[in-house]
Amino acid sequence: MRIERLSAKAEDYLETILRLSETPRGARTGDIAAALDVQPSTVSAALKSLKEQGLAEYTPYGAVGLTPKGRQVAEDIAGRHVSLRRFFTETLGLSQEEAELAACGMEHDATPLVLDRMGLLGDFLRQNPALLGQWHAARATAKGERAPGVESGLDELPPGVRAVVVGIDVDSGLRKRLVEMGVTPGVLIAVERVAPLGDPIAVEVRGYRLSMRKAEAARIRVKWRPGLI
Amino acid sequence: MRIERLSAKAEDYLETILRLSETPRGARTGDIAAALDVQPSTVSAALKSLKEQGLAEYTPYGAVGLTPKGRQVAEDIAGRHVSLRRFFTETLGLSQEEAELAACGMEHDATPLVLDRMGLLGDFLRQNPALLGQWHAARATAKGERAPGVESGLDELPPGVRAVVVGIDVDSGLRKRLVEMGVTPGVLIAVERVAPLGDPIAVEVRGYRLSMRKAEAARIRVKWRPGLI
DNA sequence: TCGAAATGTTTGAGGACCCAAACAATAGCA
DNA sequence: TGCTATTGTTTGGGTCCTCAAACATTTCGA
Repeated sequence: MRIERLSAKAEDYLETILRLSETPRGARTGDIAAALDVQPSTVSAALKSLKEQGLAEYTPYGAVGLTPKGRQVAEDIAGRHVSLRRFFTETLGLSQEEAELAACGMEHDATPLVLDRMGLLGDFLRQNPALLGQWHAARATAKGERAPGVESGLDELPPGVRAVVVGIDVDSGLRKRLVEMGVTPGVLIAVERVAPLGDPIAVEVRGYRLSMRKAEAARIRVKWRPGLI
Repeated sequence: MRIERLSAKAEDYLETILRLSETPRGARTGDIAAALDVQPSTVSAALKSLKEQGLAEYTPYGAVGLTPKGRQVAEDIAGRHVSLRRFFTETLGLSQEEAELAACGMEHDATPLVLDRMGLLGDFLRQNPALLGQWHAARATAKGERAPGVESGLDELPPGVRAVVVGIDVDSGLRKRLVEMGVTPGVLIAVERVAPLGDPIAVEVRGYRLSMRKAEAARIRVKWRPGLI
């Protein structure tokens, strides 16, 4: 529907405004500037321009918001962003930071068809846990970074891959809770989902679903190899 | 090694110069302009700037070339471009046009790690033909575009996927050659590789490897379903 | 309530692109 | 060897994005 494509910068502003306007603080000039790593004066100019294009609502010194049209564009971009990041982390097994970095730039040019197929490929792999494990094992061994069979923290485990708990380095509190949930050496555990910012992490163990911080997950030592189901 | 990242535009100019300088005509201002869809005057300015940055060799009205530094950048970008396009066509099963469109924009922001993992994932799938067939079947049925079991031209078959020849609509010439090669209804056939521009297509049948034009491949009607090995 | 302090805007200026039109050089033909 | 057609460059102007510095407003503590 959008005849004239917006510039990547304009898309960045809209996406940032959308994200910030969901916080209690709202979208403020200074926060937008900090998020995009530009000066506040640049944001003022950008807001004026977005307003003229009918994309943002804005009164000087006042609140910044999006028009329905602006919100539509912003949600589209934000959607591409999460699709890419999800593919990079969950399917390609990259770190949150690396995924964020690449997604940030590629979101402006990824076509709907590309995003769609990436999603389908991820679903295809996840739908078969043994296959997913094989793939992650293959890519991990390819670069010799963290070969399967080697111990790591639960936080480093790709989502959907099952691993065996080998130990827990937690002093107290969490340890007790985990033991009550049945997280003891020998049981199978999997990361279900990692929040967009890498924290918290949704974990599945013995049919329980629990949520924990990344730092806590790092204390749970696991070992995995392909074919673990 | 490159401290200051070049702009996407500068990268586009370098990539185009590299590509054109491999043709007998060489890289000429007008051709660069046509390739990038800008006016020749814009190219003149760009060349002057690239020269100042030590990336291009250029004398007014003379030949355009790349310095070692410029060539290095251009080859890097060209490499990202083909990596992405290959992933989009061979792994995601997109058309050459769609892949080209997306690769063109995304090449500037795809990180080495992302490209590397995409390549590994493609290799992982291709290494098991049955798995590759399952994936392509899954994605084709997901959108109901070309469900497995349905007849199509050999040109539409994703590389690596085996299919059964059901017929050949060729008048003469090629038909005879194909029959001699053993391409008759009932035999298994696969596309091995598609050239970057979609033509020609390398085909594998009964251990033979043959090359044909896309238009010719379209005349070979095939039917495929997951699990065909 | 009445100033700082924090925050936001304007202004002026520059870089990176782009174009159209005027101008210059080259190539190829007579 | 000229002369024209093609090709390439310069010039002048515009947009978008950016900044620093000067200015305005709002917020908040005393």
